[in-house]
Amino acid sequence: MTTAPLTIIQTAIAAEAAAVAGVADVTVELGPPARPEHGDLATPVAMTLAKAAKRNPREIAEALAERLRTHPDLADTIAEVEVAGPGFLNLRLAPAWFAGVAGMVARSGAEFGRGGAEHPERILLEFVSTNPTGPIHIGHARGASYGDSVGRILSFVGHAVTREYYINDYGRQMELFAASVAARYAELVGAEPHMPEGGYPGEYVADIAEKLRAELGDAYDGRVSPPDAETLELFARRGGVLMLDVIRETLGRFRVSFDAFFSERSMHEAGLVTAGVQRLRDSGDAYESEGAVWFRTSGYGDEKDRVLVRSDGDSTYLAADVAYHLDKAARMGDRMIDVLGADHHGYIGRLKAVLAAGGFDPDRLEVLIMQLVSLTESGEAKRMSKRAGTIVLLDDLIDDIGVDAARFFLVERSHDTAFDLDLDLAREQSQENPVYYVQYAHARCCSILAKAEGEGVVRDPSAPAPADLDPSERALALTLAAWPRVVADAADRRAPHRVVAYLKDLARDLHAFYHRCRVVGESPEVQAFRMELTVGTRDVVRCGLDLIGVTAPDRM
RNA sequence: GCGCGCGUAGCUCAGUGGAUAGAGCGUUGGCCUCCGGAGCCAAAGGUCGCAGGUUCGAAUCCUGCCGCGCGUGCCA
Repeated sequence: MTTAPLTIIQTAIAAEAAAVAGVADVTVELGPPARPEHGDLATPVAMTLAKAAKRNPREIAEALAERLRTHPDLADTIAEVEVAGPGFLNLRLAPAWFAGVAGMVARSGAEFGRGGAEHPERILLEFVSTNPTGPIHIGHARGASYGDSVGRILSFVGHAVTREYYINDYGRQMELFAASVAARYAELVGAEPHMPEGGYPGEYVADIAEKLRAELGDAYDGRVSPPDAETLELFARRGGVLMLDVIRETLGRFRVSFDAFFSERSMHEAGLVTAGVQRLRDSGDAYESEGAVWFRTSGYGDEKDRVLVRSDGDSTYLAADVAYHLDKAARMGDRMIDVLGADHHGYIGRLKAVLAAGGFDPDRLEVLIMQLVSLTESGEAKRMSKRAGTIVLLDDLIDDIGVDAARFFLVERSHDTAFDLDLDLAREQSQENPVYYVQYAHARCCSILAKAEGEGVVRDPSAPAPADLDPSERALALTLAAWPRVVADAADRRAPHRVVAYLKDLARDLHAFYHRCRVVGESPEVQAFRMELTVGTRDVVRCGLDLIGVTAPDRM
């Protein structure tokens, strides 16, 4: 990995602060101050240490400032140190530092910030996991873009991530789906359709029926009105596969990828669900009562016990989740993450109970709950109902606003907050979408560099730093320098929206820089410095956009 | 009722102990002889739901209350 330019300063301050205050392990908060006249960087470390050192914060700050001014390793880095307010330390950095950052970022390119995880882990990441009874809709799309982005970010900072899709291809909903397909099949062959109560009304069901008919020939024409058990079984199995193909196609279009698909049905057929329940019974974590088998989740902090096998002998979805999570736990590496919808948050306790009962540390399961996305259109909440068929499909959203805008919007907000996506805004004002703002910064860099190439400008990363820097150059370089920390933080917090926020900041700095500073045609060292700044910005924007699955066009 | 999440600018939302709380959209006013105006600069707009507490310092942590969402099935 590349050493973050800020880390060097941070480490030096930490060492000096420890010496001044006589405290062992000092953590130093170091970041841009609220106001530009307070310099390039600021830290409240002296105030933090005041209590432990039992000294006046300003006194600590003064002593620390003096040591930093005379620090042999920081001579080319820190130009000025001042103590301000109740004990803030404000730093003004030297031109050489800015030149160093620009050169380093430009050299590292898309590798800048990679591998910054402090403790790399093997992580099993499960997301989307919708049952194959219908196409992906807007509700799934948030989890898809979020999970995929988290996966990309975790990998980027150095974790070994396996992405898995749990196919809920078994149970009541699949039976309903199979019966719905059979009804459409019947229509297709001119027989009386038997649409079940609560069946799936969507047109896509007819598409599946058509594909099935093409596969099966006329062998089942007489067996769908009403369908017999064997037909339903086949339709559930094959129909599920065909439906999953459709889902995978949409996900591919949405630039979401998986390493593995894990079928619930295959688990049932291999006897793993029964075995999982038995394992819990053997360990005393499950018991029989009122004709049903119960999982003693209350022993692990859940509010009540849950049924695994109903009194009619059918196993519940929880039984499958037990088997699946025991399977996952055995191969998870260091950690597993489940990305689930808001309506599943009641499961957290149950899933952790599964791990605990299986002898695993429940803290190694992290459940991330996606809050709802609602759509507004014409200033009103768009009512979506599965039954009424008014669900907005991901494919339709992509056709409407494009993959880039859809992915950008869906991860722009924190996953744990419900938000409104205004369709009119996304549609009519797509020209002023924040995604274009960021992409334009990339295109603008490319444009500058194309101009430079046309003028025969040769890059010179080792050119001396310009003596005077424009405020916009300082701001841009400081933002670039912060990237490794931002992306590592986004990974730790599973927070792709922090990458988005960063990209908007970086784009703003680039646009401001563009308007104040020409690159091509300036004096040699100014031109050389700004060339590196431009190259670095282009690469970091492209890298950041890629982490959320958004393209970075050279021209727009 | 209980559990979890959320109340921050007109709207959508950042900000998980630091200085005078930010961005986008919307509103108002400026800026194209230029490496692309999909841009820039400026202005207006706030009891950070309410009330206490913790401390040098609270939008942030704790307690209570109010409001919204979700959950609380031998449904998936």
